[in-house]
Amino acid sequence: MHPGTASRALTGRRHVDPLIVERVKTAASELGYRVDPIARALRDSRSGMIGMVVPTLQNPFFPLLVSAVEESLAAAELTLLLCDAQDSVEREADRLQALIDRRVDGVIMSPVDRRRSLNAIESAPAALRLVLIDRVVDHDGPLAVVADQQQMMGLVLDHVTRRGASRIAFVCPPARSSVYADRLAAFTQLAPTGATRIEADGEGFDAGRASAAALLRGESAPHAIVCANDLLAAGALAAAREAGLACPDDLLVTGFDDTPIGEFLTPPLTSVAQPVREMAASAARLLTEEHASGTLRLAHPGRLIVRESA
Amino acid sequence: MHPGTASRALTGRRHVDPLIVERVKTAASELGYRVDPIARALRDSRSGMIGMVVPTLQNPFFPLLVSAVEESLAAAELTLLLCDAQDSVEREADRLQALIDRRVDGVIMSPVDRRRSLNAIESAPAALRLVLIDRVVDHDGPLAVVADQQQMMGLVLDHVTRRGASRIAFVCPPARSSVYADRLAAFTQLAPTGATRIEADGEGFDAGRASAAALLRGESAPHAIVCANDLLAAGALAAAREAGLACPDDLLVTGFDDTPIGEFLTPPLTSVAQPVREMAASAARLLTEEHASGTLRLAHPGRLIVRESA
DNA sequence: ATCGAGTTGGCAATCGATTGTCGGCATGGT
DNA sequence: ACCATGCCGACAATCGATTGCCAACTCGAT
Repeated sequence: MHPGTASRALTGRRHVDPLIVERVKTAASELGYRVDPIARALRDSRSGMIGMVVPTLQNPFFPLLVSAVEESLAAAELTLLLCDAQDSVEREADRLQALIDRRVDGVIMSPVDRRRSLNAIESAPAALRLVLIDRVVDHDGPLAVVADQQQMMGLVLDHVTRRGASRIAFVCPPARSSVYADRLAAFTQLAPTGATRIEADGEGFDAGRASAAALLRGESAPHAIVCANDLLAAGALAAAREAGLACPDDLLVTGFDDTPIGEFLTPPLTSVAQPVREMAASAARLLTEEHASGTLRLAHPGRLIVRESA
Repeated sequence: MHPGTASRALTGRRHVDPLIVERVKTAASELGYRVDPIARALRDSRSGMIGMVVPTLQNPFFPLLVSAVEESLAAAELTLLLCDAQDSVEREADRLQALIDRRVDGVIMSPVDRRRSLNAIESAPAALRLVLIDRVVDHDGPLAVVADQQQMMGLVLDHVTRRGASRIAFVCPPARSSVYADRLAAFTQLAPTGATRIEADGEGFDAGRASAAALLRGESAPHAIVCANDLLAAGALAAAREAGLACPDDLLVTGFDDTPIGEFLTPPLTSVAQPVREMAASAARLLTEEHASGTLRLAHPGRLIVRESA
């Protein structure tokens, strides 16, 4: 039996005698034959795998996003190959290159830094199907699927304003990543006069606590503290408690991303859920289908999840 | 220039005229040549990649473990290929097979279910280098690197006993995964008489809250609630608060795994840190070095992280 | 009966890196 | 001057799946 014939029998890309097809299929399943994806990848320069690079899995938002992406890709029979950049642009570049070398059919990436991640992206071959997700770079080249930060910030500000807050503060990490830059811009544009902004020294719990403590120490303490992510908000809640303030009675606190930790906090955190399923579905579609233009930025709206903290 | 000669010049596995070596290296870097890992994998049946399958990234313990593993592997110039089984044995089997097909040089896996994950593992080729990490299956075949659950439970019980708790309760999910089975066995063996155990209906926040609420409703409420993971403990803290009990004054609560959420809780959670770095290092070593026996189970000790909840 | 059209099996090349083996050339010794 | 040794470039095969092309075969029609 010639391998070429067997291949045709299995793939059915050309007509083969039904008897032979039957024999080949039987033999294949008896011998436990599986096509070798490596050999196929070598020949066809395609692997059936999509690579994904996330800034860090320590931020509980990204596991959420990864799950959604995995689900969307499974529908297209694509396997996800996940890499964690551990918040380092060097590691990010390294991982991206490793994925390209492995002949992934496309890459979904959430860049660590809106500027310093640009290098890695631009040194990728032009033919690479690359979709940025959630976070983007300061450049219009690559396809991108993001959340509508402006709309999401609007939801938060509407909510806290309706709850009577007039002095509103925004705690935001240094805007190295595009989501923080966009949230800051949205806040600046949408917040009422008298709103304050403070740059946190990091994007974690401790940074949130320190920033909120500083805000609450001032003479005209805010009525509401809007935090650029849930970890910062967790810190803000801790700072409020330490300052003897009760949420939501004395102070409103909100987060961003609606990660699972929001539920565990005291009080449970009001947050804006990012449209992870929609973003994941769009990203998968952009990778799968032909897309007309090389440049495109899709923005999906988020949803406000109201819990007790605001 | 013959490709064979170029290959020898670059790898240096046989003597080549230094002049030619120089020319080849110059040309290679000018053209941006990179060896094709696919072609190499096809020929050598090795890929320089290690696969990892985790039960779920939604449990914040696993991102912790993944980071540690990635770090250990980087030292051996191995790339990590991560898969999330999303708590399903079917998906787990599927991912494991995909990794094997991709010619990974080894697999590090934390099985979803101590019994039902056995199939997938046994249907892997005998030649596959496979190391179980943290969780294991009910079978002595594969190499495994785990935490010493007995020792860790000892740390917790010592601590709460010393803090004056005599009625101790243990909240544990159904023992489908080996860590929970081991923790339950350790508790049963080490806890003082009069200790109670309650099987939670799941392994998350809600299950912990419901179980703790049930315990606190009883007439002889426990002085300490030991939870089999941090999410359950988060639920227990919520239940205590709802019952009007203050931790640690009225009730001690402890968790397991020392995940980042412990810090955010009110009060911050006392937990047992798993030896993730040690486990990751051992797993990498077992994959890299020749190991004498095919059967081996390494257990590393954990550390108690005392915060305010106990 | 013969020719043409259409079907189908098989051959060989391809994707790249690697390596056993061969042959050619040079050098040194007798 | 001739032979032996050794150094090194080049050839070809290999890993598997796939596919363009050729050849052989069948069947129908004239």
